[in-house]
Amino acid sequence: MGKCLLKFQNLQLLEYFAVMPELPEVETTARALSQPLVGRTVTGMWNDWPKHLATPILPEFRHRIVGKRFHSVGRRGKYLVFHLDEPETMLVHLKMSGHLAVVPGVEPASKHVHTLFELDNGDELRFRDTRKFGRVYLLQDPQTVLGKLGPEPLSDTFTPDVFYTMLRRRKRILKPLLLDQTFLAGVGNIYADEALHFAAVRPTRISNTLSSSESEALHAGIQKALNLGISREGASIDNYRKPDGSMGSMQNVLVAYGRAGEPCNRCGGIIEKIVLGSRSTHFCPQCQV
DNA sequence: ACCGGAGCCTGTTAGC
DNA sequence: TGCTAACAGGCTCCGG
Repeated sequence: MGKCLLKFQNLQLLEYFAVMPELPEVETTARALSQPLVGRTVTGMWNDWPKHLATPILPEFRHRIVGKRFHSVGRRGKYLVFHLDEPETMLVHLKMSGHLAVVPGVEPASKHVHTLFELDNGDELRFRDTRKFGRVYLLQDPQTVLGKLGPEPLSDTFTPDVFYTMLRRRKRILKPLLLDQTFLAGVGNIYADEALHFAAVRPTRISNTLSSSESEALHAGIQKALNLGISREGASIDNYRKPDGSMGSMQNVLVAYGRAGEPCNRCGGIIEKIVLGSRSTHFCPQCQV
């Protein structure tokens, strides 16, 4: 306990954060950034890791974004979507370890902050990214990136019927298919395992072999897992934190992910961990059929 | 159409 | 105790 606390305080101090952001974590980030960002104007930009900038490169990025005002902060799949003054839209993908926060410019920055935007009130939007997988885009037509994504799993148009049709059109192993962002946007490794467990469907099943009732159960499971994740403000596994540094609580109610060897909360079977599509996959071999 | 593997990264942890 | 190697994982690219 003491060690745990010390470790946590250390993390807070050093701003050492890794993240596994999926839809709920990105949604939590978007909601937290909206208030401090909307209405602010960018006055400067700094970057020390060129690969962070997917497009364009720094001089042009800075030239186009300075003077632009934030109109809204949203999300599409796992992308954060910042609508700026016409015609610019900025996208940020946090990938594995990205973290965004708006903080007073006088606060010391972590060494893992590699991209930073100065705002007209003295605050800064800081992109901290330990593993440097994250990417930032400044686009006039965000559809060039977002257009490749599959449907939003929480939208009104993503109905059980639509999902059943999507599954029948493919012949792929379920788990990797759910992680395919062109198939469905926003589901990652944690929530895929949770959704499949809720639905009592085995992750190794082939997509076009699901019955309509199994498909319906999986549709419900996906929405249940994601909504739970949003209401609990994300899963703070490893070092994920909300923009203000506090923890989400989804990790406390996981039923499959990270529970290998522990009893299934539905049937008492032992949760198994396998590798599927080179991703760790957790499921109950007893009740997920 | 689908699958598997490499590569991008670095902090953490398992193993010797 | 101290070192190294494996691991984590979203996504893209490549070859089969």
